[in-house]
Amino acid sequence: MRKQRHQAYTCCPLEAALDVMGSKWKATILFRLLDGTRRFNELRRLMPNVTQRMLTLQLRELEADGMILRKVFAEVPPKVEYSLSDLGRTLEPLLRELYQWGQTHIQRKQPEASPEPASSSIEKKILRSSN
Amino acid sequence: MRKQRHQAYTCCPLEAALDVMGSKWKATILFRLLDGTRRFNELRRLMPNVTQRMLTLQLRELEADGMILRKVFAEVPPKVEYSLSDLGRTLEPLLRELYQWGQTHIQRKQPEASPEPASSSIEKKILRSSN
DNA sequence: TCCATTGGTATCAAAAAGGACACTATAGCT
DNA sequence: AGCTATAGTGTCCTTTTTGATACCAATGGA
Repeated sequence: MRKQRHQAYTCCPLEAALDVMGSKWKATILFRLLDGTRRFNELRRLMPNVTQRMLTLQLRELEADGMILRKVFAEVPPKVEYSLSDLGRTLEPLLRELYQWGQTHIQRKQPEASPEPASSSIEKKILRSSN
Repeated sequence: MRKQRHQAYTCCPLEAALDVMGSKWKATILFRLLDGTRRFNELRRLMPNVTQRMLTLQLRELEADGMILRKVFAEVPPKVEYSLSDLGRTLEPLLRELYQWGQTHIQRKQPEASPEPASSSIEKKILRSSN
């Protein structure tokens, strides 16, 4: 997908749309940002399974595609705020429908004694601070 | 995505929905089937860039997820028809919106003398028969 | 002085996805 | 006898994605 896009042209509208928001992380990020501006680590806490690296990468791509805005504050410790761009905002109905569809049509598979994916200690530290 | 699903549970509706239709091939297959039943090689001709193997794999997953129906005719040469299931049909609005969004918001990047991805000779043979 | 915090990078390794290519059976046509 | 068409499968290999882990700077607080 990515590759296609950057390799010069996008043949199909479906592909184009999915390329921009059709992945787990991107859809989730955009969905979270529907509620408003978020800082980097806020997003991280909202998405416990994404690694810092992945989150960064996905945010960069979303920014490059013009879906989100990135505002850096010259402070210490650093502060960076992410928000939807106007273009990103146009995805709102689609994202909500997608969410709705998933909720309606997918029977929640119970974790049935699932062994908890086991995040690293660093991740755990971060997660603690989400109340 | 796939892995997540089959690893037991799906945490998030967005993820669940995307898992089922949020990939290049799956979305395209489903979109094509909106127009009606298609045979295997019809789909292939409609999607010149997918390999036979990929098409098979994606169709199998869609079937396993209950999004499409597969009807085998005991004939020679073989005949297999694919169509949307009732569940798959519920994706229609979503697919059309997705398509619409892509068409509206993504500026078509011109192939600008693109060197034609060069499909194998076998593929070319198949493609010839699409008028 | 040491630790925590923030928003990242860099590097290496593993896993998943995707593509190329060869091969199958059977009937009909030439 | 040889070719075509259909709907695949199997194997191997490459590309892409993802994950784990370590590291960074500067400041404030204990």
